[in-house]
Amino acid sequence: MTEPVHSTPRSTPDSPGRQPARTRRAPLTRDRLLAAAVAIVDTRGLAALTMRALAAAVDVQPMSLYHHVRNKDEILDLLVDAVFSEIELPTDDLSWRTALRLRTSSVREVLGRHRWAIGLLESRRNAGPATLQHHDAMLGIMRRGGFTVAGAAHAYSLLDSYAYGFALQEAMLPFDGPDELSDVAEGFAALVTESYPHLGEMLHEYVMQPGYSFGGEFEIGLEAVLDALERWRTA
Amino acid sequence: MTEPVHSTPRSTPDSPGRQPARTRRAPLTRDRLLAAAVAIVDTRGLAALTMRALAAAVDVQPMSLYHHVRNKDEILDLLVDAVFSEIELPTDDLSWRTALRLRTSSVREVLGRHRWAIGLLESRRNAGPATLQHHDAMLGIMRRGGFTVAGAAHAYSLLDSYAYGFALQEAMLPFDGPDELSDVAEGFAALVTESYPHLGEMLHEYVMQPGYSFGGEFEIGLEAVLDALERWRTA
DNA sequence: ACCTGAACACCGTTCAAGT
DNA sequence: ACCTGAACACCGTTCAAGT
Repeated sequence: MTEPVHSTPRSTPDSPGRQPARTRRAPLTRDRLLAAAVAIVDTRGLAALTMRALAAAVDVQPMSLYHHVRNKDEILDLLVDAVFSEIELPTDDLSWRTALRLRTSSVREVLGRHRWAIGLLESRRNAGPATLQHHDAMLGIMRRGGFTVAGAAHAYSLLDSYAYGFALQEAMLPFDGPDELSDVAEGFAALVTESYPHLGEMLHEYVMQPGYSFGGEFEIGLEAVLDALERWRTA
Repeated sequence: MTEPVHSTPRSTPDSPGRQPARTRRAPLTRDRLLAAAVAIVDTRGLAALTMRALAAAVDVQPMSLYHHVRNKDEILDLLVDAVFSEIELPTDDLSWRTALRLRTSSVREVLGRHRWAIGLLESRRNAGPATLQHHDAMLGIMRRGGFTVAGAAHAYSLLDSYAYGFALQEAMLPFDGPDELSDVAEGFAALVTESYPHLGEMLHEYVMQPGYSFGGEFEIGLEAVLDALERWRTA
């Protein structure tokens, strides 16, 4: 189909000055779509991200979205890539250990900021450019830090297993923050100590002690993992 | 297409007064519901688990399900608890290291057998009895193995982060098994080596070598993690 | 006690059409 | 080139009713 050549003048599509009150919408772009999707999902959760809700957020009819995106799955791919683009990549002047510590903490922080992200990872198989760029930079840090190729593979697998798994465990916690912890724990404690003695011990002697938060475990485990990586370096 | 009006003497179709040929259904139970749900999700994926599909699988109308289960969310909780019940818990006579190695391998194996499970964990906050029992037994193994209470907390957090994170990474792989790997990698290789040199190196010098499989990384990382746990034991 | 039909307020997506 | 309305084939769940 070719564009019909009709005689209406290109200028003044709607007579200027007599525009309707509604300001002319900025044309929809993938970036604006992605930003709106992130906003929805950060504030209202992954379940709230429907094509209809997203369309409303960018002030358009649902079907218009399909002009910028193949389908909903592609939006989810874009979301995951956006998350990877937020992870901070350390500068080259740092030691491998400092660099890996910084970026792994950044992974956890970003996954904490976008709590929907960890649940999305499992179903994504199309790595975006930010994701590939991220992995490449990480491998560079390791290779320069003296890891062999195979060693870097082992190290990266272990380090990311730790980062993702920790984020998953944080998402699984039956409370949202340290403040709610005691409520849950106390309602739990009686039942637990009876049927599950070791869980009860952990609860009373550790978890319910003042100052505890599961988040504190992250750095402890991370240092242990970083120690373990040493074995895969040659230099 | 209409019902065939059969005159076969096989059975009196629906003649009143006589019992219909259809054998009387076993009454629906939670266990039968759960088994049917696992079957659906194992064979057709999490998205195929709808209340309507589940109802059809147990030969009942959708609304009947709500007599045995509060809502779909409760079914998902049951699924996760069923997964935990499949994880093998080692006997008491083993060393802590052997015991933790066995059960962590079992976690990975079970999560591999039910590939939908890792994606479900993130959204579950109601631990079931099998889950609590599992955690209690694990803490018991550690305490008997000489871990302090705080040490057991550190160790369990690290060990499960590793197990879950590894399963998540396996689920994220852009191919389903080692056989498909080369197809993906080859289509990928040209693009990758150009824009992502370290990724390219990893691909050519390690991943695409004969005999590679990502799954092989599991044991390597697991031994490194088990080594790291030593620091939290007193005895 | 257990099961059901009809209905409600949603989904993602196709298709054909409008400018 | 970009947007739209109507429609289709689905969802989970409520309600009132059947045995």
